[in-house]
Order: sequence, then structure tokens, then C-alpha cells
Amino acid sequence: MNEPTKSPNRTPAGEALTDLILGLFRVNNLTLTWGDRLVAPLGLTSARWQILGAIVTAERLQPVAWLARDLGANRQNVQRIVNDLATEGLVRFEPNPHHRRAHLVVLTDKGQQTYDAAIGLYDPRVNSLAEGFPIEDLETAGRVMKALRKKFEGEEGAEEQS
Amino acid sequence: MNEPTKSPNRTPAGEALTDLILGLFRVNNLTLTWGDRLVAPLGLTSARWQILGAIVTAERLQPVAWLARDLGANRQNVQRIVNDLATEGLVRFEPNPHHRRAHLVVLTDKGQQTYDAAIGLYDPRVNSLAEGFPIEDLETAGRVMKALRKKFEGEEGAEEQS
DNA sequence: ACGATATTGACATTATGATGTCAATCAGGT
DNA sequence: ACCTGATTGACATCATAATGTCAATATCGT
Repeated sequence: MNEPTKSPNRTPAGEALTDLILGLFRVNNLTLTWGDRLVAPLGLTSARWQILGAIVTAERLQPVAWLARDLGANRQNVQRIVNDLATEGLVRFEPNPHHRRAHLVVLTDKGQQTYDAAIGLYDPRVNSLAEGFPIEDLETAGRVMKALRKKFEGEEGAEEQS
Repeated sequence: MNEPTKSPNRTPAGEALTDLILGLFRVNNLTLTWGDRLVAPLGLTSARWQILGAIVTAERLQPVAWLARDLGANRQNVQRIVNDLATEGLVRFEPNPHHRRAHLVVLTDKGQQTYDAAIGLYDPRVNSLAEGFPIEDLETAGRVMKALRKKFEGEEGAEEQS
């Protein structure tokens, strides 16, 4: 349809990556609003749902700051959302043996049920969304994301001053 | 490292897409902050840069609302940013032969120079970021994004009431 | 045990994005 | 020419994300 962004001193791979990034921005936004609508009946949002997911998939109980790092999100925003979730009874705090202030975040029964309900809504939708894609393509795209993430996070870590 | 989100009634393709989406969220955020830092010396942000890009790559001059739709962004926010850019002399408005209020957005010389400078900073960085990737993988990932976008936008269009 | 550094939650502020409304304007049909 | 509906920019409001600061606490080295 259109040749979005041409540039003389860009390698073919750089061109392909640029195209990928621009597409990625769009899909990110579309996915978020899609997710928002999907779980809105449960009183969730994409952000809340993501945080619940981080709690569920973590191998051990974690304080808020660790969840934030897992998600690559801001500590303060995660804190705010977790506090909201606690107010609504989806999560609660447990004492942390290793830290007096940094309480551990746990799903309540209601939180677990809500999360399960979200997954229940999500699964059939993502299945149908994935239909028609060669699974290797989805996996390739996933691997590219993981590799890009590593590269970015590597660059960030390399910020040092003499 | 970990098997993020398992679920019994999810197809293998759905599982792969889920993995892709979760990775996509992260890479989106990382890319945006990466871009913000990159063009900050020019007084730009990722968002401003994207809008300048939309103006540049559009085949014809467009009013703000069209740019917003091109970007898949909110009309009002794009309007606000474009107004800011106009205040700073990066873009200006030209009369629209077909509409008295919907002025056309044009890059000023300063705007063009700023955009070129951004590209000048970006190209070498994206080239090195793309190094090590098989170009077919990047292209596959790009195609997946485009296809997903189409699916989402197709779903949205199908919202009708009797 | 002590001191230096890092982490954490609370709080405050700002920046950005999302949503709703309104009047002006335009396009299409009659 | 008129009416209807859609588009557009302006404005207002709210929700969310980002950033900075602080005191409490923990960790590490000595």
C-alpha cells in the first residue's frame, strides 16, 4: 500500500525493523483497548489484568516493587493499582519475613476467581485471533520480541559514568 | 526461563500469540523510552516524532483529524501535539481548499530539519539494533503485526446494533 | 557493631492519554 | 434550496502514566 519510511543510510534489516516497530505501536494500542473491553465486565482493565497475571505467574510471593520490575513498569503506578486492587478485595498483603515494610502481595479468592474469569473470556478470543496464522510465524515473532527486549535491556544496563 | 501463561483451553497457536502479545507490551514500552531519549536533544518525543513522520510520509497534505486516523490515535491528542508543534514553529497550517476550518498541516523548514536530524540519529541505531537478526524473521514479525492489525480493525468495524 | 548504599512504600506533581460535548462546516439526498 | 448526518477543531474533564522526593528499612562491607 505504501512504503512508510525510506531512508538512504538504513540497512535492509534496519528497514525491516523500522517497519516492525511502526506496526508494533499500532498493534500494542489495539490490543490494549481490545483487552480493556474484554475484561471490563469483570471490573478489570488491561493494566490490572496484567498485574494480576504477574502475581499468578510469579513463582513466589513478591512485594510490589518486584512485580513492577517483572512487568517493566513504574514502581509507583503498580503500587497505585495494587492498592486499588486491595481496596476492592482482589489482592491482600501478607507480612514479609524478610522486610518489615515491603509486604507480599497475594491474590484473594475473589482475585483468583476474577483472574480465572478473565482467562475464561480471553482464551477463546485469542484462539480465534490466532487462527489462520502459521504457528511458526507467531513463534518467530515472539522470539524476535524476546531478542529485542534483551537488546534494549542490555543497552540500558550499559549506562555508566566514570 | 519460565512458561508464562498456561491455560488448558488454549490452542497452541493461541499460546504462541499470547506469548507474542506479552513480549510486545514490553518491547513497545522499551522502544518508546528508547526513542524518547534518542530525540530528546532535538526537543522531540516519540509521540511528536511519530506525528512528524505521519506528515512526511503522507502523500498529500492533511488536516489533523486525518493524521490522527493514519496513526490510529485520538484526534484530540494529535490536535494538541500538532498545536504545540505549531507554537514551536515545526509545523504550520495552510488553508484547505475543501474545508474552511480543517486547515492542512505542513512541515516548516525547521520542522523538516528537525525531522531529518531525528532520522539521522535513528538510522545508525536501528541498523545496529537489527544486526544479528535474520531479515526474514524481522519481515515475518512485521507481517504478523500487519495481519493482527487488520484483524483487530476488522473486529472494530463489525460493531453494529439493530 | 557501624556506616555507606540501595530498596521500598508513601506522597506530591507533572505529563500524557482518553472521553465527552459543542458549534462550525461540509457532503449527500431530496 | 433545504434537511440530515458526519466531520472537524476547540474546549473541558477525567484517568492513567511518568517523575521526583522523602523517611523507613534492608543489605553489604569493614
